[in-house]
Amino acid sequence: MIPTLAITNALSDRNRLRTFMALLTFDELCVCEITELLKIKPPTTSRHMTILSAAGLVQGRKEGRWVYYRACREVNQEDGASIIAWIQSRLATDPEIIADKSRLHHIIQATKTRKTCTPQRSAS
Amino acid sequence: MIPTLAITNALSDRNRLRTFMALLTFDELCVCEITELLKIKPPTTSRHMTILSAAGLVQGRKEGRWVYYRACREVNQEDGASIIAWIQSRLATDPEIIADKSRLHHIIQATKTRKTCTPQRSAS
DNA sequence: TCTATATTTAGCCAATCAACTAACTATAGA
DNA sequence: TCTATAGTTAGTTGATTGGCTAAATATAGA
Repeated sequence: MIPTLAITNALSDRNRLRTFMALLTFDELCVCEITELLKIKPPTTSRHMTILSAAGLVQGRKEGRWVYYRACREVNQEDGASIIAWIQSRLATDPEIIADKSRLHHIIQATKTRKTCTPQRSAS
Repeated sequence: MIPTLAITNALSDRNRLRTFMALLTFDELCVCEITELLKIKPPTTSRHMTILSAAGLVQGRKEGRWVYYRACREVNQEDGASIIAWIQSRLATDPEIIADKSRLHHIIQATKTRKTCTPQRSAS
């Protein structure tokens, strides 16, 4: 039961839900991009990612000074039932999520221009 | 986004998750039965049910002094994706949920014997 | 080696929350 | 009408949590 609670808990905060949705849309995001998206301070972002990671919802990798996170798409699928499918079906058309997606395009462009934290990336 | 957060929030408490699972198994339960299952005081049960109800996960009906709750099975289904299916696929075999189910059979029998809060009821 | 930068860890704070008790409201029965 | 019972509301308490700042750690570059 604890693992299920860890997931529901992780997804019961507005910023963490926005982060997870962003990661379902974009292949991979850097902590600094998530920080800029959410408009919070880096330590807070770090803490949120720790919670999502501990719940098995995301996975991070370090590259130099930068840490990039991806959504884990398989582990949350049980017998065809998926919390990801449920979340996306509910939030894909949410105004705030759509705005986030738009802003992230610009954030990503900006990081490319500055030539910082520029891993291979793609968006669906 | 608020309605989704209301659901994830509602399901991020252990006792509320147990309650929801119990209601997915048994057609309808009385507040006093849920209270006995969770081994908490009635005011706490009342508050939990208010949260689940506000999230649209359960629905209550009053009959005399007694309040009975049912799980809402349709409203949480979006384009075939269902949080109910996800929850059940993860928790159907959880030891604590199984123990709850067993205890509830006895609790229901006991309420029948005492001839209190005895609505029509069935279990899957 | 020193400086700059990104992220994490530690600690603090205000807000929130699950538990409780006490009181209240609603209902049933004598 | 009074008493008993079930559930809700109000208030309190200790624990938890999301935000922050400061400090620590890791990495890159000069």
